Parts: sequence; structure tokens; C-alpha cells
Amino acid sequence: MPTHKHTDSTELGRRERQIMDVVHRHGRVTAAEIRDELPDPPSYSAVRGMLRLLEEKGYVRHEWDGPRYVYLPTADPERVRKSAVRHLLRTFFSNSMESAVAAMLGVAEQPPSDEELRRMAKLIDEARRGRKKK
Amino acid sequence: MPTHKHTDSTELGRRERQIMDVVHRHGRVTAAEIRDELPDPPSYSAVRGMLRLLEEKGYVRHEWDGPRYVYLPTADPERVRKSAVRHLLRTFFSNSMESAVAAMLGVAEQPPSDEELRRMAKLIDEARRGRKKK
DNA sequence: GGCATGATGCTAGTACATTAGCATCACGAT
DNA sequence: ATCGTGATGCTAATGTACTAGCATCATGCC
Repeated sequence: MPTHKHTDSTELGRRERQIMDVVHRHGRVTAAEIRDELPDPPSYSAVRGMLRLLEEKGYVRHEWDGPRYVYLPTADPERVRKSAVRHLLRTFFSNSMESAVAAMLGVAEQPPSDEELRRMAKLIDEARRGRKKK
Repeated sequence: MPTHKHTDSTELGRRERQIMDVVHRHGRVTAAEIRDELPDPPSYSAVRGMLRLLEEKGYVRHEWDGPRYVYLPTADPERVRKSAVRHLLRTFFSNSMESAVAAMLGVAEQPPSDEELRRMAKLIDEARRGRKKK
């Protein structure tokens, strides 16, 4: 069974996607924790069922943590993030990073600290320099 | 019928979500155009069926464009974008806008022009100034 | 008019996501 | 030892996303 591009959750059903979101948010998470974060939470048993299915499909794997399972995404987090960003830019911002940044500034949960803003400015500045060099 | 929060597509099935993505990407789009952009395209009739359902649920509306329907999202695009950004930040970047910006720089389809980078720097700089004033 | 074309509305099925309940097993306390 | 707790694995049933096909209707051309 070749390694599928399970970095894209476009092929998942409603619950499956909701669960994968929680898994990605946490990195490591138990079935009970997942259930607690699901909208309109189903039974604990249902969550475990879905997880077993997702594991079978190759989206998650599990490890033992003392008495219980903890689930982890199988895909490389780096890739998943990139894929998600690409999808967001393409779907909602016509690939305009500028618009996306503007939207982020207006929506961040905890507004970026001055420190963080400075670092972002630096990131962008470096991108500019890299560009000029070329 | 009160305005539901249909800005969040977390409650949609697989195909429904794929279709809504296309609708958001285009703003105005026909059933045929949607079908052309769906992965593993279903029948044209199936797409129309889904659209009728989505309309019934309040996610899209249609207008006449000459001989055929064009579909539009019902939700305010501004809100949808913000919601999508919030979800991305929360799910994949632990609400760190900095990480998200870094990821974007590494993934943009068409790398931002120098002009665009400059404008982004300005946006961030303005955020910093606004912050300091406070 | 009559016919081809291309659209919409509907209905009935099918496939699959989603769910709950139960059997089992490990472990600690009584 | 046995009982209670809390975990997993499984199975069967339900719901609904998803699909295809057909009937209908408007329009333009022969």
C-alpha cells in the first residue's frame, strides 16, 4: 500500500474531517479529548469507531499512553500545513497573500505582539531581499 | 428564517464542501463550471442535485444568467474569509500568525511581487503603530 | 408546425459515513 | 477471588450524502 497524499482532507466526510481537525490541533490526543471538542458531540463509542476507520484509511495512527490510546496524524505536519495554506489562499483569496495577511491581522485571536509583528516584518523583508538578489 | 451562520462549512458533507469551495473561489458560477473543477467529477445531474440541496439549506442562492442558473454564496464573503482564516490559524498554527505567514511565504503559487511584499510590510507596520498608540 | 438542443425539477436507489450497544479484557480495591 | 471501573474491538442498524435517470419545459432552426 503506497503512501497516499493524506495531507488533504478534501476526501473526508463531515465527522471524519472534524476529527482530523482536532487531531491536527493537538498533535497527540485521546478519543475522549476529541469527543469533548466536537460540535454536537456523538457518543464516545462513535468517536472511537471513526478513529478506527481513519486509522484503517491511513490518516492517523495510535500509540499507547499508559492505559489508553493516543492518536497522531500520520502525515508530515509541515506538509499538511502547507497544503492547508495553499487551499486557503486559492479558495478564498485568489492566491493573494496580501489579502490573506490583511484578513489575519483583523482576526487573530490574540493580536500579534509587537515582537511578533517585528519578526513577521523581518520574514517579509528577507523575502524581499532574497527576491532582489535574484 | 433567521440568518444562520453559514459562514462555516464544518457541517457539510464531502461533496457539499467541495462544491462550496468552488463557489467561493468563483463568486458566481454555473453547475457545469463547478462540475469541471470537482475531483473525481460526478454526473452533471448529481451536481445540480447537490446545488438544489445546498440552496435549500441556505448556503447558496441562484440568479438567472441568460438561459441558465448561476450560483452565488449567500454568506458575506468578508465573514467567510475571516472565518476560514480563523479556522486555519487555530487548527494548524496554534493561533500563531507568524508561523502562518512563514508558511505562506514558502508556498504561494505566484511568489508575492516586491510591490506586494512592500504593501504587506506596510500593513504589519501599521498594525505595530496602532498597537503602540494604545 | 415538428424536432433537436440544453436547460431544470423530481424521484428512487445506492453507497457509505455515522451511530449505539454489547462483549471482552486489564487493573485496582474490597 | 470477585467486583467495579474504564479501556478496546466488533457488529448491526440508521441516517444521509450522493448518484443516475427520466419527465418536463423553453428556445431556435428546418
